[in-house]
Amino acid sequence: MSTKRDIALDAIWAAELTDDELERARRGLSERSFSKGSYICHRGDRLDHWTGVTDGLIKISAISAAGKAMTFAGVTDGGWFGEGSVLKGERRQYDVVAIRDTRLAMLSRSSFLWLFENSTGFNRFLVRQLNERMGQFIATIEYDRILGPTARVARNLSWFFNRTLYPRAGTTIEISQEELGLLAGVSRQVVNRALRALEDEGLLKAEHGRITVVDASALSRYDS
DNA sequence: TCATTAAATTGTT
DNA sequence: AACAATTTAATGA
Repeated sequence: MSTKRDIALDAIWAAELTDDELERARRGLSERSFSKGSYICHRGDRLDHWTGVTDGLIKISAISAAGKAMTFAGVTDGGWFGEGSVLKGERRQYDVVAIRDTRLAMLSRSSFLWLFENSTGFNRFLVRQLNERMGQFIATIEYDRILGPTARVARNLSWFFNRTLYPRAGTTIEISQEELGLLAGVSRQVVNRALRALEDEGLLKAEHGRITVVDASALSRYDS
């Protein structure tokens, strides 16, 4: 980095802030890097930062009492998460793990709360984000029951190309078939077959450790 | 830069 | 779940 990049200006919620609000946000921001496989936080941690993915990929997951791993969501470039724990001053309810090398931007709790109290632009962003995620979770519950495994994989993949949630993400995502399986709630074998099927239909290109999406909207509508 | 080796990921049963 | 094949990343000449 030749000139220090302005994390605040890069953040997707910055667009609607006033100069004054932006300056306030800038003071509460810091940056951290995590290597692939490392925990960003554990369930039960009291981590008082609102967190955004500058570059990379993380998953929000938990381990069931039976010891079974479960992934709820992935977050990639430009996505922000953890407002629930920060708002309520609660301990984190899930593990957050870096799926690949990741750089995170972190906004301190006090700055977050200040923006929450004072900035209408910031609140507009929060409502939009919460609404978008809610829609996604509802859709997930719905299609978990009615769609076949290929469609589940397709729709879970399309998450990462949601422009509202991840405006800065590109068309390729670095994720293994195993991780995608955890996310979609299917076995690795099923992911493998699904990816081949989707590739045959020309919706994506599967390489190893990497998937390039050709037609994201078709993936999000996929059913059969 | 190239060859060798280890590790990760994929493909198949 | 286990195994083999393939690709990448790391190492050292």
